[in-house]
Amino acid sequence: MGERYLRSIRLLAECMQSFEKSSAQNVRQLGFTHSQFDIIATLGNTPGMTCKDLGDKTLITKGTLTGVLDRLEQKGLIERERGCDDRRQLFVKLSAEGDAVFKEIFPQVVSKGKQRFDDYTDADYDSLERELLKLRERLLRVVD
Amino acid sequence: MGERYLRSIRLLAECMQSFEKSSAQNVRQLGFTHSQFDIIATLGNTPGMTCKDLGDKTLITKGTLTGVLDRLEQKGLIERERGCDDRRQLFVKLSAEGDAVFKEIFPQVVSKGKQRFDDYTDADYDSLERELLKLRERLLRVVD
DNA sequence: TATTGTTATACTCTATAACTATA
DNA sequence: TATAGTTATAGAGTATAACAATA
Repeated sequence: MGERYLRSIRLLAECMQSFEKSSAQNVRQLGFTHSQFDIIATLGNTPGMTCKDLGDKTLITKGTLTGVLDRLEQKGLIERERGCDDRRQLFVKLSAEGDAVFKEIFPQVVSKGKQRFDDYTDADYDSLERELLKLRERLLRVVD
Repeated sequence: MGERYLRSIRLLAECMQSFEKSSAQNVRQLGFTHSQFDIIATLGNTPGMTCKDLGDKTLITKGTLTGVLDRLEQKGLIERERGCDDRRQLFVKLSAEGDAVFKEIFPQVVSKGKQRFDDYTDADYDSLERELLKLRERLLRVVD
């Protein structure tokens, strides 16, 4: 045993964890939970999307999503409107205030993260992205 | 703008998310929450560790950790014993039953994951690990 | 019948702060 | 004073299932 892929996954998890550790602090200080920030970041720079798409992207299940969206709506950061073509769907998008928040806090979280890459060259990014794309292709394949 | 590192981080997140999506289902079916599995996986194949170390590794804060450990102890999967050298510390380790569970469920989650890497060669792993190690080094650097 | 989203429930996680005991 | 872990609290996320409206 001692599956080699486990080492890669563990490395992957450690990278992600380490990045999230600092960004989570950041997000918290700004008064958002991880899920809330996830929604705002996902909606940012988009015309909006249905709850279904939002749930698929963020891995938040529909029952939970309703609650998270409720809190964001209460804060006035998002808007929900019934779809035209399919009246079962809700179209969710950032409100003007939500967009302002996105434009303010997202760069903050981003610039904090950027410090860690200060010595990465284009070639470094190239090779990293190449490997991650290869990996993602495998991971996205449906197995079951 | 359009920070290049964001693309890498997004790729990283997508890989992690995709892996967790399937493993989370798995873990749930086996009757554990993500945090609980995280603890079991972290304690597996170790002689145990202090709450502090466990918290650092899993990113679970100490207040929360107590609750998670309580539930695992209730299920008889872990044991806590007061440290000898420093009597403030608690030493946490898998019980015999916990170890059995670890040895049973971990490979299940693992083998599910392995299917996705079936065409990875040693060279593929080499290059992936090289990039992830380089990345991890940057991410672990203390910035603030 | 199937799908989109809400509601309801029970449990778990989470941050935070005050606390106990050791150091 | 500082550190390791617990307790207490309020809020949020979670899975799950039943439900309404629409397709």
